[in-house]
Amino acid sequence: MSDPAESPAVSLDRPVVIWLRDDLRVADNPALAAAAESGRPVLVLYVLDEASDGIRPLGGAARWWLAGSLATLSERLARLGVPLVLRRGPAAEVVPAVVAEAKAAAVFWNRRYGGGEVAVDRALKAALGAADVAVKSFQASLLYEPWRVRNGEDRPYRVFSPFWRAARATGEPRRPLPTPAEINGFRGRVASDGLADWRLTTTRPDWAGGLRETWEPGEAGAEARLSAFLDGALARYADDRDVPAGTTTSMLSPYLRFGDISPFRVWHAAAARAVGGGRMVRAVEKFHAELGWREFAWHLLHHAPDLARRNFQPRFDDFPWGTAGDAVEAWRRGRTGVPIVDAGMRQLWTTGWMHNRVRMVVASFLVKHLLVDWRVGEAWFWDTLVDADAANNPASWQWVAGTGADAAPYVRVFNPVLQGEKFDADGGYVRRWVPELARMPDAWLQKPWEAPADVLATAGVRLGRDYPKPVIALADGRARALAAFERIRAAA
DNA sequence: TTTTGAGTTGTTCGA
DNA sequence: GTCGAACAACTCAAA
Repeated sequence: MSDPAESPAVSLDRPVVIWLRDDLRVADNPALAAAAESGRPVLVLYVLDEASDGIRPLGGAARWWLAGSLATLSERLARLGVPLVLRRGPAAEVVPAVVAEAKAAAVFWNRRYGGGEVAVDRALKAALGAADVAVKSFQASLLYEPWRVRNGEDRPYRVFSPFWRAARATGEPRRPLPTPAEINGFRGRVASDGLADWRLTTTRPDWAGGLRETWEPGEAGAEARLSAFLDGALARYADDRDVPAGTTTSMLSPYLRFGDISPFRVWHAAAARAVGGGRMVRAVEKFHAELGWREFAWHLLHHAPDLARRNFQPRFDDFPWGTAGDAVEAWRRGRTGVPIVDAGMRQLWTTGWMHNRVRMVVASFLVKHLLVDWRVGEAWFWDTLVDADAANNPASWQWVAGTGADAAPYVRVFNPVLQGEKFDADGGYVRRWVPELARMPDAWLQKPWEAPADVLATAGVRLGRDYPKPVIALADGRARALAAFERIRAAA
């Protein structure tokens, strides 16, 4: 790794800075592995950048995750004898400052793909290069680089299935790298903030109790979750992943979001289980495809950097969406009167996470039935999800809204009653998160407003008092959404 | 180059 | 209650 043109005596003394971002791990970390191999003293830097243009400040739940992830990373690095330096400010200032303080010869990082992040990294690479600091970047966060997957017309894909076929055709993702057994840790002095000084978690209202019960951020937590998934739900994944009650999904999303675990590690760990009968092969294929959706979102963001702000399909720019109102607040709080929607929104508020199937249902309800701008919902998810990232959150919202990358027509409106009856057939999910409906019989659980008076009375439910009446009649909401789309289409 | 048909994380309707 | 067809509008790749 060392440059033969340099004098070894000089170069090997000078440290290399590993600038970690969304790759908060020691395992399968190409930048760190390359630094370890170089023999130089290694210093790891994390910058809390809330000041650079085009970089979105983290939401509340994500800040909580980051705090946990950094704490465990710091311990893990300490055991390897490598210091973790925490600094706050715009990366364009902070990174060169740390390089100067450490008298570093090089900066290594793993690539980012968001518009603002790419611009920051590119400018830094130029500035550091001009100051004779070597910069090397690596592929770590995506299985497939966005510029390598293009369609027959040399354009990025706009539909998942052909995208994924083409991505897979470029080859198998590389194997994860071994964790460096030994690293020459930097022993000099460089100033660091204390993690607690950043106040990533709030204690005044301590809203993180449900998060602490649900999650263990960091590499060890990620490996535990991965093993549990591979040994458990994976076998039933192809059939049961849409069932929101119980644990049928991997719940690896926040770990992948912050890079507590590498997608290459997850990919190959799952692939190793694709043995024996066709069922496991099918399950692994399905799970790999879900990793593929994550890739697809990042590729979309890479080609459309304003994905969180602008409709991917500009023809929706004049769509008559609302942005506020009592119904929006009811949606946020899980008080819409539609059980599957409320269950999802309460799971989100409590645990920082929501089952994928239910995300589609609550998003469709907000955007279609309530005719609210998808950006309103996207912003709420950004603040409350532990796994929200700059690509998947807006891409998924746009997908549901019909404004995004999808071949399906806008008029696909999820029916929350049908979705509830289909995927939460035994009502386990609704009863868990909407306990005031726990005694409702299955036949009416997903649509209490249609239940006969005696059924409600027996279940102890007074609509409008114990549980809200629906904020909108579903048929009316659907009709209004279709009519609004019809106007757009006529205008185009 | 143009055309065609498969595909699309869905819903409703009617037999 | 279940099932197939109709609905819808767009992308993409094969013909």
